[in-house]
Amino acid sequence: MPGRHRKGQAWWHGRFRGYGYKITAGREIILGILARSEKHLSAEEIYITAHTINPAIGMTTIYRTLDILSKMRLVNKFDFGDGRARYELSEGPKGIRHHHHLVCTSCNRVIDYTDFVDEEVGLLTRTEKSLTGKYNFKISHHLIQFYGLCENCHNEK
Amino acid sequence: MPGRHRKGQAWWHGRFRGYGYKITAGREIILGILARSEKHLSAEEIYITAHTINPAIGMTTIYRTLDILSKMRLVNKFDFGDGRARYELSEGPKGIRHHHHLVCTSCNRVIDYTDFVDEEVGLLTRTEKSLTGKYNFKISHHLIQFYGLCENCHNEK
DNA sequence: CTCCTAATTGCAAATGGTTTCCATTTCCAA
DNA sequence: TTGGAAATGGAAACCATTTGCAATTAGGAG
Repeated sequence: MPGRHRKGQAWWHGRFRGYGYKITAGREIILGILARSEKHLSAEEIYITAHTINPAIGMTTIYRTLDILSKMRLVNKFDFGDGRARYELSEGPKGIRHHHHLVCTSCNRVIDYTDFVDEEVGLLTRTEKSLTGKYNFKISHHLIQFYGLCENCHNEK
Repeated sequence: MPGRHRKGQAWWHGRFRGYGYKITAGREIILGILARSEKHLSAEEIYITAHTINPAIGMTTIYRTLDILSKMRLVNKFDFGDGRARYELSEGPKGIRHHHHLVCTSCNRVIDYTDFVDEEVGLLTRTEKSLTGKYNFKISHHLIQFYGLCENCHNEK
């Protein structure tokens, strides 16, 4: 039964308690949506889906929940340049495949890629270690993104 | 005379003409501000400085100019998470040192670093080549950023 | 199981960075 | 020098996100 631990407890309940956050219906729904979808949802998209599940959920809750999820590093927040933030589960019970993004600067399409990610992460880990010592900076995560024109946008001009 | 070519032509004039953009007083001033400053200016900061040089310049021009500069890849636009975009010259006549950023998720302070950048760029170049072929994506630039807590923020809790 | 209280929530209003409208001014090729 | 496209400024519009506040709820204490 992927996504759950024994006793029907969602895998993230413990983490919530650790942070002192309460487990509410709204938060369950939002996490569920993020877990089910595989990519890059905007707050509004999450709101729309959540709303069909439970019309009582307001936009404010979406934003506030996404905020604490980011703080907990359960969710990654991205800026792909289209004026709205995008959210993606950063991990899960069975482990989400670590990936990076290719962002089209013309149509804002985003492609996930995993090629070379291991190499990239290896190098970043070494860099991290070095920077942590040098700047006394406690690094929690990183971001790698490539920008350019996707096939469509490149052709149509 | 760094920053200029013969005849007093700023180094970026040719590039402007290539794109069909006109060279105006406002644009000269904005480029000048970016070239003089070494880091991460917001549109408002640029506006304030530009305004002291020539009070006729409006905010709109700042945004529009930064936009075409980004399109020309003369300027890099960053999101450090404080709700406003930051701009930085991406290159110059004498070559700006390529660097990446360490972003404090608590106070939004940004530290430039150049450690390992050569290695990073080497790997990224290989990755780029591979991704370009695989996804038919014409890559123009990349972004690497580390997030975490800076010395101050880490200590004060 | 019931209570109590701090945490959470929804709604509406406020925010604030960025974009758009449009009439006027400016650049620059011919 | 001149015509017309490009650029500009000020004000209004946009719109994703945040905030104020009163009502609701989760969940530990008893």
